[in-house]
Amino acid sequence: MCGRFALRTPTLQMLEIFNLVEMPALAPRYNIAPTQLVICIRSVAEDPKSREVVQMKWGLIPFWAKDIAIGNQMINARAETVAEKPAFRAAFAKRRCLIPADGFLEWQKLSTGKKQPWLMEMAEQQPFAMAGLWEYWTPKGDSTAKPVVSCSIITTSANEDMSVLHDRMPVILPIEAWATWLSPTANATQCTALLKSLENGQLTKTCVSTKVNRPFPDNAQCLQPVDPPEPLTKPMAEEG
DNA sequence: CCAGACGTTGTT
DNA sequence: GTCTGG
DNA sequence: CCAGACGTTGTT
DNA sequence: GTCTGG
Repeated sequence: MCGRFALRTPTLQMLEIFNLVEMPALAPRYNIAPTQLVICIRSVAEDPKSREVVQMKWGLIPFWAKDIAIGNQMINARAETVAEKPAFRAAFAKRRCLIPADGFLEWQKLSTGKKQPWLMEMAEQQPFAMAGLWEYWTPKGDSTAKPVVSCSIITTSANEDMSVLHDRMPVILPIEAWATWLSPTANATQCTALLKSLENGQLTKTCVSTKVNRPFPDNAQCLQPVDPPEPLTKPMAEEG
């Protein structure tokens, strides 16, 4: 799954990789947590072939939600059901986005009960694009309020690289898939076909400081490599 | 008809 | 907004 | 995802 | 144990 990630890539490199005209200069992020603002890339409404960067609240608030806090539980959407679930289907049909990252975190449960974070990265810390959805929400009865724009990260079954840590992982879209995913006119079949787990052999795992366990602070020390306190072993299969 | 849910993960 | 359950 | 709170009344 | 907030 994906409940925490990092984006440290400099702005200039982001512009090139994601083919963006402009984006706000952003400080490197080492510890991006749910409910915070995250960077999303979406197609421009008036010109769907071009892309824009928008900051959105992580945790998709369905447009019909009565309470903004519902978004706190919508940080991920399952690829298997995203097209049908009431909370996500409208966004899946029309409001898809890329959520760039250059690392995401998964926690290993130690025999002591403590939680050991591992940082998953691509070769040379290259940034990648997670498949996302976005939505806008306005508190009911308050027409003066600005809509809240929020997003969710789609998950799928874990590949072999990930399976020692979890049975789910974020959908990472290869560059060839970006245009289709962002196209507001792509159909559901095309989009669903893109929601696969990443090919094995691309993700590295680095054991990092437990400083990243707390949603605050957000600094380089959070991702400082450390020696693994216990080896990573595949969890035993459930007994039958 | 109205009321109430609408989600994922992990753990048991 | 839309579906499910009562 | 993890961490931290989890409550009310009355008084300042 | 379970919910809320970041």
